[in-house]
Amino acid sequence: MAVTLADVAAVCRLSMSTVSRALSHPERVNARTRSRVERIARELGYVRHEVTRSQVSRRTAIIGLIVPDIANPFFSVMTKAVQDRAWKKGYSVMLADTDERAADEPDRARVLAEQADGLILASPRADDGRLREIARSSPVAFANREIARSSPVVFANREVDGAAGVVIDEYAGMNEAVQYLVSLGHRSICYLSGPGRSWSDQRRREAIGAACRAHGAELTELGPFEPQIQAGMRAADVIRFRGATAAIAYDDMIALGLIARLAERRVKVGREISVIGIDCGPLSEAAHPMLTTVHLPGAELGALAVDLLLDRLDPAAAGREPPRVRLESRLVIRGSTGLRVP
Amino acid sequence: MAVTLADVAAVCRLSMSTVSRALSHPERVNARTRSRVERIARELGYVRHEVTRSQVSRRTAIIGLIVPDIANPFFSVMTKAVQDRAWKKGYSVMLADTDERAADEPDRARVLAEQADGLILASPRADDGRLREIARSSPVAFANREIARSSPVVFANREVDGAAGVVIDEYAGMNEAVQYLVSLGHRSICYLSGPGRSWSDQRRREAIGAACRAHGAELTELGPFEPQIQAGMRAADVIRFRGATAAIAYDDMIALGLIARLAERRVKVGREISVIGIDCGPLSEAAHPMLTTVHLPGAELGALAVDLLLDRLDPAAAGREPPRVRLESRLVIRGSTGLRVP
DNA sequence: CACGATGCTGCCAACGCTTGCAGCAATTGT
DNA sequence: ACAATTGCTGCAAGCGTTGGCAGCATCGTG
Repeated sequence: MAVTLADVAAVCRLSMSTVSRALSHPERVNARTRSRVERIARELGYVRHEVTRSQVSRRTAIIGLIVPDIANPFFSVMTKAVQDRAWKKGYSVMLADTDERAADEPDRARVLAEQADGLILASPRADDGRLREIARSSPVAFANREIARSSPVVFANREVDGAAGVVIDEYAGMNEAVQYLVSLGHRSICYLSGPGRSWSDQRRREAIGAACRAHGAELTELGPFEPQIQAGMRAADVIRFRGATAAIAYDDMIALGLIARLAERRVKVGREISVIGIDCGPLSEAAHPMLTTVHLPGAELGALAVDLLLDRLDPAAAGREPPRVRLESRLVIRGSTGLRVP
Repeated sequence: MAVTLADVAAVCRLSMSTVSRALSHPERVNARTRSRVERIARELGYVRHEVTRSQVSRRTAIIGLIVPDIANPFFSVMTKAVQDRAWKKGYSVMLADTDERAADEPDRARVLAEQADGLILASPRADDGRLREIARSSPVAFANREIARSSPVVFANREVDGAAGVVIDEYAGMNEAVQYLVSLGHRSICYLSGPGRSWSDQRRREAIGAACRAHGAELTELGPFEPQIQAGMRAADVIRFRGATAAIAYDDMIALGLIARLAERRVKVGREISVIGIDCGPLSEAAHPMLTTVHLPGAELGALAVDLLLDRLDPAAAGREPPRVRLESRLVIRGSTGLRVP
């Protein structure tokens, strides 16, 4: 057995209450008592049993984060930011990776919710109905009492009716990208789409479609592709028969695979064909030529999701409207795009 | 307030013990009772309060994972494996990212240990002394009782005396790499070293040194470099004045930055200079030419660390010697290496 | 028919800490 | 000098589950 509060109290010849207060609300006990308690606690090697504390106080200081694939740089960058912000605010992060299986999300959410004070769902793949269910988890009534044990949920990179969330507005970035391509002379653009279950893919597709119509470019679509380098390579083999002179990929992974394979085929990226990716962290610089990309503020997304969640955790937030925040994206021009050669 | 066991018991007209057993040890109650309890619990929307359960049972079913940088693909791949294995065994993962700050490791370990049943420290940067301290956390004695509240620790990618761990034996892989370069005619090899605090860097350096002596190649060292693409780019500017015809980088990030910058400088990688990386996940294929790399089984490392940890969690493991496991590395030959041109 | 075995269920203490309330002394104001 | 206030500490009731022990039918066996 470990040293408990009772042990410390016994040695101090004080009641447990006082010891507990000395350790948790130092301002509520005499300064001398406090330092004596602190010293003895230290000498005995007392460490508070956090689990018990959580049980009594109804909070674990844990936030749960669910991502589709932590190995995807976009999510690992975001996770890093979540973790960092949470740590600074005194919270720990429990991580769940669904490996892109939408069906697992409710399960994972349920399990995390049992121990976390709140949940962040990043780019969830499940449908709106299921997500809404997760968001207001089991509001059953019983014996005239409201049922509470529901963890607040914040969605990142996904809009769900009536739920709190942070999203990245990709519209502007995509529009910039298309406009830039058109200004370079490209008239036929190919979108390499991401997994159908991705809400972002829908948005990107819409945004590109609208931009192409606005700027008078023709749009073709290829896909869906998994957000992985291998998939991008496969895309390279298909794209050349489409007559497009420029491609926008669902994400940098696909774009990277694409230009690697094109380079292998001796196609000069940035000259014979222009490629634009969509940001997943610092990877866009790994290629040669370096990837022109629509930068997504993944780190800010994560940090903000934490802020929103902690805000909701405050009981004062109970009544308030779930907050929605929108971040901006922007085009970063590098070497993988260039003037259309006739 | 939420529905508690007591509520369910009241509706069932049974004692809490019976309800508890019906839900947790179904075989210990009458089949009819059990299904009645299950039905009513479901109807009332009862969900067991895991925190209380943990408090009583002394286990949280959480394992803590500490990594230096989750945005580094090596760790995100490993984390994914840890998470996956843990989930399959009924555990959740709490993640801490120290952002390469060795000094933070003890703090993070302490906090995680308060809520986790055990800890995995991946490539910790702190020194052996501190790590040993973490591993046997505070064995103070008091009033004739042993102090237990110490979470078992497993180290991944680091050997610590007397502690359990999984490491990757990079010796063979590095030797293969050097041997291969020599067989291609290279006699002067440059090692781009990683951060000095990295234990792996020491091992890799030693391994390469030994291999160079064994195969009669001359070794120069450049560095230290942070494991990031940017750092690799900087390396490119330095390496060309060193007369080496081949380089081995501390990791793929550095290698990727290196060859991207070299390509920019119109140096033909794989012909004028050969580059070998050390695996961080699937990135080695992102470059053109694709990176020859020493493959490190990061996913296996993670899964195995979980297995070891869960093993140690079994009280039967109390006496046993802390297990040590060693995984193999191997060279994967791709396009970034080639015959030396005179 | 009696007796032990067996199968279920209930009682109750325990887990370690927090916190509202009350008690008590010292301090302050009048 | 007395009441009111202030500052500190102790008491005890929880928090929601679990599990050892005991009680009580029911069953099978000699």
